[in-house]
Amino acid sequence: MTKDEIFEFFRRLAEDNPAPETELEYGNAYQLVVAVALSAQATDVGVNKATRKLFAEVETPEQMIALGEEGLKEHIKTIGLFNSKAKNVIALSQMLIDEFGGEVPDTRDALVKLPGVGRKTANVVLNCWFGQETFAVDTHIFRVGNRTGLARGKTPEQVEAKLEKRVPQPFRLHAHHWLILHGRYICKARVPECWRCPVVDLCAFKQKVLQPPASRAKAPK
DNA sequence: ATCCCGAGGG
DNA sequence: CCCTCTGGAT
Repeated sequence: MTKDEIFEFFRRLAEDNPAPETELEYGNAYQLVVAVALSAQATDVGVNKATRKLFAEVETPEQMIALGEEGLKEHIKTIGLFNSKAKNVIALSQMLIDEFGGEVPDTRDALVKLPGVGRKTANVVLNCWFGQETFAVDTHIFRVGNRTGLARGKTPEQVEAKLEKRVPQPFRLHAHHWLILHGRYICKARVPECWRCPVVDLCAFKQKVLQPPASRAKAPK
């Protein structure tokens, strides 16, 4: 995509959704870190279902430690990878207490030291809570970047580096959300809904799906 | 059978 | 680089 096409790409996504937000539910920075750490290989809907009850009881790292690893597992059993996530969230909470005064740090270097927090999760926290112009490349953004030609790369880090270079102002702060929501609801993994895509004419994808698949609804016998 | 706002370990 | 962790939705 050319510079002008990239600008137009985001202009249209912004027009459809002027103030995009995370669909993860949280009440403070700590809960955001936990929610994002829980979201690996899980849907936001599934994570919210579990955290709704969890976050009513747990608002601080101290309260999470009090709940304990087994108690936490009961809350997140319906989410994938719950054993390792429970262990990480407890360890992460303890580290916040011991090394960060119970507060969520505002730098990527510090965030990545937390167990269960990698570059992607750190970028989400920096963007959503601290308002930094980071580009957290998750499965959706990786797919959308590569498909459209906006930002291609073999690894999420490569895609992130290209977004960092190419996404212009005034779109940098919300680019992360526009791309993720676009990937979740239109540029889907299995069948991208190109027939209703607002940027289809700017997209380089060779296998565009320009018509809705025929309905699978069975005809009455 | 495939995918979901990945990270850690080998 | 690869593998493993994992339930729920489609």
